[in-house]
Amino acid sequence: MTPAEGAPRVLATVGRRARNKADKQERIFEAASALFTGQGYSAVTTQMVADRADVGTGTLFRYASSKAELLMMVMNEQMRLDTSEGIAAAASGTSPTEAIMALLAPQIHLRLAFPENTAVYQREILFGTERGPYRTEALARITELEDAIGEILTRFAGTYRVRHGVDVRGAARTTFSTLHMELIRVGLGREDPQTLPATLRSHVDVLLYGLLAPQ
Amino acid sequence: MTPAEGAPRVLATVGRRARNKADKQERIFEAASALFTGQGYSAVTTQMVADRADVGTGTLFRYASSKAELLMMVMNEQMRLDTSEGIAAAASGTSPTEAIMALLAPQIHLRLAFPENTAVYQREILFGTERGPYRTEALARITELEDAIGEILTRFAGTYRVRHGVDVRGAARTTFSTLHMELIRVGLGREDPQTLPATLRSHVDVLLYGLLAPQ
DNA sequence: TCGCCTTACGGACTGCGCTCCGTTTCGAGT
DNA sequence: ACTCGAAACGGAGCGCAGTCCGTAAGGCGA
Repeated sequence: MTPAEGAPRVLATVGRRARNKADKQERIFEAASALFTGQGYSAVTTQMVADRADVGTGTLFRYASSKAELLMMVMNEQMRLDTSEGIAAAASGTSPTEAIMALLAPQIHLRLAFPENTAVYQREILFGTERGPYRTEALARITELEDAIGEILTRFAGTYRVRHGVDVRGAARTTFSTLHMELIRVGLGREDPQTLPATLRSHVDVLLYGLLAPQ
Repeated sequence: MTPAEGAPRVLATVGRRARNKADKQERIFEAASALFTGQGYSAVTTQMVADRADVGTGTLFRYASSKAELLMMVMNEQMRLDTSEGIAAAASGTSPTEAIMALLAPQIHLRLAFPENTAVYQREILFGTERGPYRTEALARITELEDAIGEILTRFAGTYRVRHGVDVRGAARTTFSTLHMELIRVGLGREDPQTLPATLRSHVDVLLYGLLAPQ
């Protein structure tokens, strides 16, 4: 086939191979997304994903190195949205507690809709050992959130004066750990989702009081 | 065999069946303990445990409903010791921070010796779904520790006055969540074990300051 | 246009946790 | 001592995640 026959040059420069890969990547994402959200992580087998994406199992594991990575691929998409939304909302918070709650609120909402998948997501973030790209991205998102908490604390440091000898970065981690643990508790039915925002707020409140002595 | 032949009556009243069960139980415990501590959770297969305990795999799963339960069976033993040791030590703490550190210190030491097993233990405590007896016991130990933290806080409430509107039970949970997360970080090599006690102490310090305003 | 080399593919296969069910062992009642 | 029902046993077998390797397809130089 020559260029004169009207093949779009833009696509042609990419090459058939790359397009095939992108196609498969997209099919796999769609399949994993639909199945996980429709039936939940444990009810989905990698075979089902491969079949729906119309690829072999060998191929599937070339695009995601494990079933957990497959889930992360899907969840990261939402996490990305939630994170940027939260960071934007936090900018207009008028107190440290409000700002941090605004930051974390988006993380809560949609997570409660898919408790099982969220639990697995958290579990893999905490305990996963593989170095796949999707887990790496998830960890990056979390660091991003911790940094955002750190910035909020710094922003209010003038008004509230950070206590002497307190490590801001460590405090940010503690704050986030608390969200983690609370989400886990909810995800496993050990706590009522209704009370989660209030609980979290009170935890954040205590933490911040210990960190930023009000003038 | 008649009683006149000298069969110990005490054992005889138990019955062969019960004795066989107790024997197997002990063999399985020994096998699991030796293999897990010797090679680490992931390198051990249930088949290996069954072989070493000289029972069939079917039998093995009648004594522990999953591989994870098998690990918990072993780890609970140590957890039991650590917990009671910590509670005893906490009684003589002279400040809330000291008392809580004394309470949690035993949890740290031996855990660091077996990072992989500890990580799995924590993972199962947080995310396990089964209702087996060993997981139940692990959860009970944790509740025990949280309660102990709550008691420490209450004990010092007179000296330090608990801030108005603060939930002591919730604060105890936050404290413990922090230990959890720090142990996880260490277990996965994300934090230097050397710094763990100091890090934990500073976290506890911030938390307590937010909770107990000094007079 | 042809041939070669690299990269991608996919399904048979493996290893593992766990279950199912036919067999064995125990003990109570006679 | 014998019988019969119940409880414990154990290994063949299953489902699933993940791998291996022979096959197919795409790019590229001539």
